[in-house]
Formats: sequence, structure tokens, C-alpha cells
Amino acid sequence: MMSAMEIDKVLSMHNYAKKESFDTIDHVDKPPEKVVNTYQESEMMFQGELEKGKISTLLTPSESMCGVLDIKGNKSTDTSDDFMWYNHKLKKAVMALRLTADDKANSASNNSVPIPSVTPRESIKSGHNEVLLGAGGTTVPRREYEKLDFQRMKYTIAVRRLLNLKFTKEELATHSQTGKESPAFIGVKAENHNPVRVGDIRLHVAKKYNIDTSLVNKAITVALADARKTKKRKIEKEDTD
Amino acid sequence: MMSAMEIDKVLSMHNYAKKESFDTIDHVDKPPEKVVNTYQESEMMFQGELEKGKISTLLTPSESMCGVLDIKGNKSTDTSDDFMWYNHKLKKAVMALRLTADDKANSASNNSVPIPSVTPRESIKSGHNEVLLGAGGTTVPRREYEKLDFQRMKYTIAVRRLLNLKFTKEELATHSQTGKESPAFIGVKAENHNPVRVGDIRLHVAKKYNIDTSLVNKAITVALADARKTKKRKIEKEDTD
DNA sequence: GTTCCAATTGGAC
DNA sequence: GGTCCAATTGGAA
Repeated sequence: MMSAMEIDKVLSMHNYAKKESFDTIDHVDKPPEKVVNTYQESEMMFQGELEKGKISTLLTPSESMCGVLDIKGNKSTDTSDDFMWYNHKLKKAVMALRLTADDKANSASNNSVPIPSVTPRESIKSGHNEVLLGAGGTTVPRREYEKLDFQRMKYTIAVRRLLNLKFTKEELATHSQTGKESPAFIGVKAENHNPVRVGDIRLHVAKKYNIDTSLVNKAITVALADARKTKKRKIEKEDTD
Repeated sequence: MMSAMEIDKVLSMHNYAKKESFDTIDHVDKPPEKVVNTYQESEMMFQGELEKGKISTLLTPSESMCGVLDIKGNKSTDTSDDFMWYNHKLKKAVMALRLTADDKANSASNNSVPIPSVTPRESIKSGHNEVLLGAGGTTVPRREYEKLDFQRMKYTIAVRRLLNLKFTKEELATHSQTGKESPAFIGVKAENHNPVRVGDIRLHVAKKYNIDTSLVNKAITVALADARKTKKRKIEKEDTD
């Protein structure tokens, strides 16, 4: 687990002046009722706040990206519970700073509106009309996100749409959730993986539809398999030409 | 679709005297509010009545078996919607006869009790302490069925328990839902299938847990796959001995 | 020993 | 073309 001092270091790296120690900032939000032990649990908490519309537009892209930056500013491949949990707390700290700043700027106007189309934050900083999907920091363009009619879509379709927003066809065709090779086809080359973005999509859809993540996982697996087949067919067709 | 006269023929075959025409008997139950077009829908209706506890113990094994007997008394492999729908109506007719007979025997005693452990019918005829799972006529021993704590079990476990009640390990290891070979392993011999009993288990669990049949299907697939692996491992171990 | 999981496949729709 | 499905596999839990 990262220390409060180290977190402050990252905060300053992202051009956020240290106002208070991490622990104090953390208390801007009500302390959680029960102890959160895993990244999954923290994600659910975070997601709950996101659903309320408080969070979705508060982070800039660089802030969101801090979820995949380590203490040295490098892109991190650490997906351990400790690191994810640290990221969660870090982002809560950043958002707390944002909220207090916004509160001073425009005192008590336009609150309790669920996911306003334009927030003060967006009106000040342009170019980041993004919707945050989860604690991993994954964002999608707001315009694209609002096109999605979650009420009418099956969750499997929502999964595919979000995957298409965050990954190229090539990425979808060459990546898998685990990076492991199929147990049924040993010797087939294993692929890379992209746990943070896929993880955010997984939890976002699971929360949206109030279904188990295992269901979403199956949908992701099928979607990725179809992407691979599509690419394979295309290559085979080009070879015959 | 089978005619009322033909249904009467089957009824008499099962030693039930014709009391009324089928149409009249059918009106003992309230007519369905909406038209039922498929076997799946009729199954759901039937299952609803079963859940209320009215039906579960009213059929003898031979009555249940009539679900897989055709007009000539032979075991039928017909799983078409028409045939299943006919079976459904036939069973409702049988049950209506039973109910009216029981009503006369013990007038208005012990009604609205959900799934009584012993019914008048059972006290008269011994040897058929069976619970009917679905319109396909699949039954399991009541004693075994009542051991299952559906509240605590995951639906996947319920699927496995019911499969184990209705099939031997050998059957589970050598059968599949569709009888088709795996698309990923062409050339591997295809297996037989047993649609009626598996169908009843599928719908029973889906209704019990109020989940989609596709979920139950996945659970069945995994259970059968595990059964095959277990057998395979055993054979491999015997070969090395 | 039992249960669950994801990657792969061809085909159905 | 896009989407969904079941059979198979080895290993994880």
C-alpha cells in the first residue's frame, strides 16, 4: 500500500497542490460503513457514486489516466488489489479537491441534478467531454456514450458497443481477457491483455444492468472471439484473392 | 394436434374413465388469459400451477410417463411443440379428473397448503412418491427432491443435483444437450441426447430461480463436460494401472 | 473429488 | 456482417 506522502507526490505530479493530508481529504466523503478489502468492493462503491451523477464529469483525461500511472509517472501494469485500491483513493482525493474548488467557484448552484449534460468543469476546460466508466480511469466520449440506449439494449450489446469505443478492431482481435491461451488449444500463441479498461467496462455494464460480472465476462469473451474470427476471415479472403 | 377423441383414447389407455369431453374438462381450470402458442409458454403455465403446490403429487408414475407415450402406447421421441402441447393438455385433463375425484372424497379439507408432504392421493396409492418436474413428465423421488435446499443452492448446483437424480454417471458422460459434435473439435464422435428429461430439468430450474433458460443451459453444458472428464480421467488411471 | 472458468471453433439466425 | 450458441479443453479455486 502506498503511503499518504507518496500519494501527495503523485497529486503534485498531476499539478494538484497539496491542501491536506490524504487522510483528511478522504474524509470529505463519508467514511464507508464497512471495511473494504478488495478492489472489487471499492469499485462497487465508486461505481455507486458515479451512478448518482456526482462524479462522471469531474475528472479530466489526465486525471483519469493517473489510474494507470505509477509513482514515477510511468504507465503501470500493476493490477494488484493494493495498487487498484490506492488508485481509487487517489482519485477520490483528486475529486474532493475538485469539488471543494467548484463549491467556492459557484456556490450551491445546480446540485443534485443527475448527470448534467454540461458541468461547470467542462465549461471551463474544453476537450474532455468524457464519461468515466470506472475506477480504472477508463473514459469514453460523452457524445458516444449518450447514444447508447441501455434500456433497450441487451447487456451483451452494451458490452460490444463499449468495447468498440475503447479498442480498435485490431486490438479486439488480438487481445483476450486473461492473456492465457485456450486450454483446448495448447500451443496457440497467447495474447496480451488490457485489464484496466476491460475491467472498467465489465463493472460498468454489470452495475448498469445489475447482473453478475461473470455474465458480463461471458459476453466479453464471445465479443472478442467474434472479433478474432472476423479478422481471420478477412485475412483468408485476402489470401485467396 | 390431437383430437379430443384421441385424447380420450389415451386416457382410457391409462385406465381413466371418460367423464366429460376434453374441452369441458379443460374448463375446470380457468381458461388462460392469453393465447399460448408454444410448448415453452405452456410449460411455464404448467410450472406455475406446480409451484402453487396443487399439482406436484397428483400424478402417478404411469400418468407422468404418459408424457412420453404416443397414441399407441409406445415411447415417443416426438418433441415437437404440437406433441408437447398435447401432452400438456392431456395431463391437465388427468389432473382435473383426479381433482374432482379427490374433492368428492375429502370435501374441502386441507386446501391452500403449499406442497403438503403427503396428499390423499399418495395415501391411497403407494410407490409413487414422485415430484413432477415439468410437462415432459420427468419425475424425481420426492424424498430426494425435498433434500434439495433451493434457497441455499446456486442454480448451477441444483442443475447438477437434478441431473444426477435422473441420469447415471455413464449417461451424463456420454450424452450432450444437442447431440452435436463440438464445432471446435470436428471428427469427435457425436453423442445421443435426451431432450425431454433435460428439458424438464432446464425449465424447472429456470422457473425456480427465475432466471433465463440460457443460463441453465450453460450450467448443464458445464456439468456434462465435467462428467465426461471425470470418466475420461478414471479410464486413463485404469490404463496406467 | 467437485465446481467453475475462459479460449477456441463452426454454424445457426 | 453482427450476434449468439454449445462442445471441448486444462487448470484454477
